[in-house]
Amino acid sequence: MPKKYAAAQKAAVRGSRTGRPIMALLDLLGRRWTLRIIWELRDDGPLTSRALRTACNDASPTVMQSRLSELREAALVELVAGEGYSLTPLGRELMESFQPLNRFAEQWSKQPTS
Amino acid sequence: MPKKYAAAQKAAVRGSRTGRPIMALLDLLGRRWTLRIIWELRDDGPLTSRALRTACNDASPTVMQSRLSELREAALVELVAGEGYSLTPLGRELMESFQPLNRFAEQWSKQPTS
DNA sequence: CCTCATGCTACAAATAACGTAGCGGTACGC
DNA sequence: GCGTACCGCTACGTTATTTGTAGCATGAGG
Repeated sequence: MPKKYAAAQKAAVRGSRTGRPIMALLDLLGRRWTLRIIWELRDDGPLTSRALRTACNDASPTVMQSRLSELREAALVELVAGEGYSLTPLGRELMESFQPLNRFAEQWSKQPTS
Repeated sequence: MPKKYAAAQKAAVRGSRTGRPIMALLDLLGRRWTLRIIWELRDDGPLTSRALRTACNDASPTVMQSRLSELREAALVELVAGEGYSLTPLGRELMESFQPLNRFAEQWSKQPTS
């Protein structure tokens, strides 16, 4: 049985096997808590891993550490000794890309529910 | 055992229990294949569910249908009879919010791999 | 030494995603 | 009618991921 998912999701996050980096990015960001983590780090300065867990609905430390490792690997998040986790300059640029999302969420929530 | 995750991820996608619609949106978009689906529908006109599955690395029909249902519920995607799935005007606005992401992915992929 | 907080890990149980197969429905050509 | 071939969608058993709880080693400050 081919492990398509495992191969696509676990390996080559940064890889552009398809030649389209956006796929790798979408892959990374599509994992649970990833978007939320980046969002929580948006402007609240460095957060300790535990504070981050609390901010993310008390997500389990297992996934949290997985995501943080992946995000560090991706150079979007860094752990500043004695400070906590924070976005790297690159991660902050990603946040900028998300800026329109907040505005969209507002108008989206006001939409009639189907 | 409290089902924090199930309660947070499954129910109230549109709900603003926290008063922050962005959380509901991040929740929805943080599920597997969701970002990818929206991306694949970006400009390729309507896609049949099977074509969409093919475009998404042959994701299993089970999750695909789940995601499509959620996205339809969220009024981001619609099924046009005889045509296929496509983004709603609202979904297209979301795509616009993602526009900077593509540019970011390009520069991100060129980053030194830690 | 004791307490507290940090980053991080172990492990079993619960949940979600997977792959395969197949359903009912609607066209087609024959 | 009958056979094919699509469509959207579902069942079901297997696999992978997430969850919740507990705990580790380390360091700071009493």
